[in-house]
Amino acid sequence: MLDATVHRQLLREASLRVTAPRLAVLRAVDEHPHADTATIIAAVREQLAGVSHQAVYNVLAALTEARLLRRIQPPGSTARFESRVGDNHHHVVCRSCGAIADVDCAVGKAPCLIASDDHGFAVDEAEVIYWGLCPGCAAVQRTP
Amino acid sequence: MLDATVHRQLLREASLRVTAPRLAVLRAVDEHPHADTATIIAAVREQLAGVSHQAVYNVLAALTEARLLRRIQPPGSTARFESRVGDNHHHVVCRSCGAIADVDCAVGKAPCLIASDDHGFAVDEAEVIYWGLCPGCAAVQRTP
DNA sequence: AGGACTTACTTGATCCATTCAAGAGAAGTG
DNA sequence: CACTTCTCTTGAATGGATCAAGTAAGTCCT
Repeated sequence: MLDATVHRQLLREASLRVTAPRLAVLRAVDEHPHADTATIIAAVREQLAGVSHQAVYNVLAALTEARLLRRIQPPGSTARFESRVGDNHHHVVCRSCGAIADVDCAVGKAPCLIASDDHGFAVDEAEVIYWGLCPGCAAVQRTP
Repeated sequence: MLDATVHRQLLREASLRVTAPRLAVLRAVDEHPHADTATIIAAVREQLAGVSHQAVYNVLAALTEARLLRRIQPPGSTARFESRVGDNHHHVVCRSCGAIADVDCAVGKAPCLIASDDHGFAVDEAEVIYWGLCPGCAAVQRTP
């Protein structure tokens, strides 16, 4: 609610029409960082019943294209989205339950790492995924 | 062919039965680094016609579990596999055509990076994906 | 405000990588 | 060589994501 005007402004600045589904998606992703598509659809429908899943997919694609959202997809998981963009931060992912947390990038702007040999590729970003166990899953493994 | 005895030995050491489909998959992945599942299935069938796709999926899962193969899955792509394991190297991926190349890790053993704040996660690996354009796609973009 | 134009959403079907399930077949063991 | 267990084949099902066509809504301009 508080951010609705901010969200409108973000959409305008990206030359995107302001629609109820888009505002609902922006709010849902704000409130559920790193959520998968199914979770986002459910959260959107709590605000706005009857939104089609196709609309949510369209909106997520459009907002990702416009760099208002960032799409992350750890191997073995479905697509997830976050609204924190522009600071080139990274993620730590739990191998057991799939939980995701943000990790600040020490450099802050991409690419934060330089490849030892880039094979002639024009590299513009270095994405880092830290793999491990979240505190909860680590505790379960120690005392099974 | 040359490596068949090596492959047999690798399977034995992993307590896996030596079967024709498994040898064919190991060879196919050796010869097609970073190939997706469809490519691997085709390559396997060139050596051994009539292998079911299910068998290839089973073998890939078993060999990945046994750490004889490594599964990589850049967002937006289907699963890919490589036989280079154990040296914690990274990858550079072309945003345009999906081409993948290896990038040696300066450290060599995981985790090669330390998170600024790991949120209590027990991190055992830092996976790095360098994003950019391969030489071919970069050339096309400059002269469209 | 109202109309025209453009973009977005709904509905319903479809795709395709991957997985599930059950029975036939082959690898390893003594 | 026969037994046990794991692996492969066959065929179907799952589910995230996408495609297509028609309707609805946002934006611009007068």
